[in-house]
Amino acid sequence: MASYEDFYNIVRSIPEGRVSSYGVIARLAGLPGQARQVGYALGALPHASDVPWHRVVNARGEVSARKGGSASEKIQRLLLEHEGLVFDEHGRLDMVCAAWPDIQTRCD
DNA sequence: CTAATGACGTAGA
DNA sequence: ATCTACGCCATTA
Repeated sequence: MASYEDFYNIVRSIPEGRVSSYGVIARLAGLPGQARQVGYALGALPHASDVPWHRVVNARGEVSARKGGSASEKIQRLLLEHEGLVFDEHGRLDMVCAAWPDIQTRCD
């Protein structure tokens, strides 16, 4: 039976400067279609966790909006930009090159 | 026990 | 490309 730890371990394997999506994490954890649980799991992370939760965005390549407009959204974007990622004018990332695992090589 | 909710995704219009 | 509707299911009310 899968647990939050499974999600956390996968997220921990995302390289710096790369991102993945909730749906992908769920699939890698063997629970396709349960993307919401991934977000739920990340939201339950303690503040001092070693899990790079900020490297998980939605399938559109944007930082998902929290319910109460939490400050973690801004934090997430700042952390990602700090890792070299660039958001376009729509607040989205280039998922073809930034997504992990690699979908397509040739982003150079 | 049932109903609503949500860091999501996909299909169809 | 954007928008809506629906499926998903653990957690909460």
